Amino acid sequence: VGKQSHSRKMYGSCGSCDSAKAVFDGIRHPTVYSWNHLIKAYVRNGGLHAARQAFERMSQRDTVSWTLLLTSTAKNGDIREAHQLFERMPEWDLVSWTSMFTAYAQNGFLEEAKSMFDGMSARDAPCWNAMFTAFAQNDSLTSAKEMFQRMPQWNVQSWNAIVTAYAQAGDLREARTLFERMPQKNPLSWGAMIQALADCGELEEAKVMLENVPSDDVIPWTTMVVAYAQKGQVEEARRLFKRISAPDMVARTAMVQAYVENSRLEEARSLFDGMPERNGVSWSSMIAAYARKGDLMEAKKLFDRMSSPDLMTYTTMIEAYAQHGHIQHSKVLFDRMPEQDTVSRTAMVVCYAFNGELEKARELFESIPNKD
RNA sequence: CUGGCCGGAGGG
Repeated sequence: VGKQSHSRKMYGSCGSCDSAKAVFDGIRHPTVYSWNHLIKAYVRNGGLHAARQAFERMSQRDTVSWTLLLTSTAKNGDIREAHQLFERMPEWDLVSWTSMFTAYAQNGFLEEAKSMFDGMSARDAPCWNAMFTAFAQNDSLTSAKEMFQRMPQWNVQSWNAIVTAYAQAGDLREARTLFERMPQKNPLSWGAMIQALADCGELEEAKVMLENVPSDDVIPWTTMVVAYAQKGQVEEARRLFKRISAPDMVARTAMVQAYVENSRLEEARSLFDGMPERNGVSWSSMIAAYARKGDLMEAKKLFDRMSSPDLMTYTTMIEAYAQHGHIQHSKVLFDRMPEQDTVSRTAMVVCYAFNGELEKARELFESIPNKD
């Protein structure tokens, strides 16, 4: 058992499910605690399915196990399954309630979220934060502000969240004021403020702050790379990117995008090729880049190299064919998709319509379950 | 730092 505590860090933090599992298998008497670590390792590496299997194999589960699975299921968009997990769990606590109503809010069910929140007998700062952030993200800055003022105690996250809420509503002045008045700051506070400035077009001020932040967090750097790229200032984006000591997948993908948006395909591609890890976002950015240029061959070559393209990458490729009049190819891919969503179906409807196949377009349209 | 709240990249 002493082995466990030595190995504990290994489970999730070294980025590999397999090694986490290897360590795990070496434990003679896994505890709930170590099982939860394993589940978390799977979740972190996108293996929700594996996480679910591990969950089912556990001899006993605690509230943490249930909540962990609930949250990751919800983040994967499966709110029904998340709700079932919530119903099935034997014990509820403040965290599991907060997780559940947050899941509702993030999946567009603000009413349900609010009614759960209202029904709670005890609430802590994260709970209040989750609720007012949900309002802010649904364009109800007023409600968010009221809740922020009403909540009995704040943590750093509360302040970060309210700063972001004001900035997203376009009130940079108030965001700045709140930022200055924050009782404490953490690296995310700076990140949030830099993002706020960038969103409101204050790139120079954002950059000054970036240069003076007491942390070398990659996220604000990525924010600025994106911001400059969007203004067409690729060179500045590239300079900032080069200064990131340990660019992660998101930062690299953002830089690939930056090159793409500014018609520098070769550089995008060579950065892409050198990436140690890629995800659907990286691939689809690169694929879309070739598609836009009209190089469907290269786009498809990349697409075929993916082990299991996600929804969005499929849709990107379908769109690519459609825009060049190859509806048949679009259709083949569409039918081959493991699952379709409203966006992909709508894209296909548009394909048919543009191709003059109005009956097919209509038929598909009628079959879409949730038209938004 | 075993689970919930805050800042960064892709599709109609």
